[in-house]
Amino acid sequence: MADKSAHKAKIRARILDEAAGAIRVQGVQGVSVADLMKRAGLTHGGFYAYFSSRDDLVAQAVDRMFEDNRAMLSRFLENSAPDLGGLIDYYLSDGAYHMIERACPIPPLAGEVSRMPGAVRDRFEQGISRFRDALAGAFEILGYPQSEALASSVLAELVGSVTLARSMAQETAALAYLEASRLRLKARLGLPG
Amino acid sequence: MADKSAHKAKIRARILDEAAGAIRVQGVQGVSVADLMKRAGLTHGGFYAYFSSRDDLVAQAVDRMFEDNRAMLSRFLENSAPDLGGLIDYYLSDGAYHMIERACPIPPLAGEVSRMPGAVRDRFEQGISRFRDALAGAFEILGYPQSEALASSVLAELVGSVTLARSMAQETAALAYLEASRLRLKARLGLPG
DNA sequence: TGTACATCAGTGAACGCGCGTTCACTGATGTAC
DNA sequence: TGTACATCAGTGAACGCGCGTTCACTGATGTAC
Repeated sequence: MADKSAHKAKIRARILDEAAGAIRVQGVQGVSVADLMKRAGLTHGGFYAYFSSRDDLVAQAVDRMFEDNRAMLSRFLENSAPDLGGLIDYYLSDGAYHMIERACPIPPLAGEVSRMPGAVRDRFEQGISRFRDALAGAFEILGYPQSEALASSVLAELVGSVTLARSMAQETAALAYLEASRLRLKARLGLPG
Repeated sequence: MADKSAHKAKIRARILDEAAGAIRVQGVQGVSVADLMKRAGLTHGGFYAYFSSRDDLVAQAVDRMFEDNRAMLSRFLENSAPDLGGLIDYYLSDGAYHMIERACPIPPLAGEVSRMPGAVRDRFEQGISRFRDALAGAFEILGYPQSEALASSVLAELVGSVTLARSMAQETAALAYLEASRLRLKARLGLPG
């Protein structure tokens, strides 16, 4: 009995994991229930033993993605000497550009989420707020003035750069864009290149 | 005869116009051929007398959207005294936030375009490049150093701010975000509030 | 230990629906005489 | 001017397909005696 419910929780986590990755890469509309279950090694009919609907899955997958983000943020910011330069280097790196399925969900999904109602949108806004608050806290600790407005501005530039780079057809142009943004942003904040 | 082809060109322009508006609001995947033809006052079957496929329409609609952008840019930048402050005020205004169907196509569509192949992606990249070049030209005229890198940075912040604001559930929070970005960006460029 | 039964995770066929696309057709308009 | 015909923009039924969702069923596992 306990075995069974532990097993079920494990499978459920695997489905959510796959969804969180696949949705970042292919978009909310680009992932079908059947595709997803296949990725998790199951057939599509079993899906409804785990989630009440596709929308339910999407909402929970968004939460899952922002948990990854929270972990990323605390890796760089959550101590008395926040590493803003490290965060910027990582967020705008070639690695993050390529590894969409584990990178920040905001650039690939914000446009689509704008068109979605209710639950998903609320969760997305929460994720954005947490990101901004984490940045603002770091700016505060480091003594930057107007830490909140600065956090909004920096978040916008991070998200905008990755969004633009990923929409470009030429990868070399995209990577050059990211690199230019990375240097500019660090210069603006007085951080070493 | 001449009447007929003029008529056809007019209808075709109307379909493209409707598509350029509807796709910005509902996304590429959110607009069906039948919806679109209904908006243009026609039935769906007639569509293929104007476009060879839905993909063909989408590619041309993207061009159409960036023509609107070009007009917007030349309104603010295309003379010997570029009005950068005016452009920023407009791009981050409540009006542009609400009037998605006539505003810049980059925030609502960049994410989706990242997942599309070929023709659409190339056209999108061209549109982005023109935007960045227009900004860089203005910075050059106004004597800012590193005008190209600065243009990339400012474009990213503009696009990022609108993208983030539109994905928020609360309109008041969204408008506050835009206003904060607007002020920050102008301060950063040394422009009057 | 061995047998009979209950549970339930997972299967896969089937549904109703909306989509992009095709195509035979209609009916208004312009041309020929 | 009036009649017969050709053209062609636009119609709407039909197609094949993939989707989200439902559901009767299977078969492995755990429990009862």
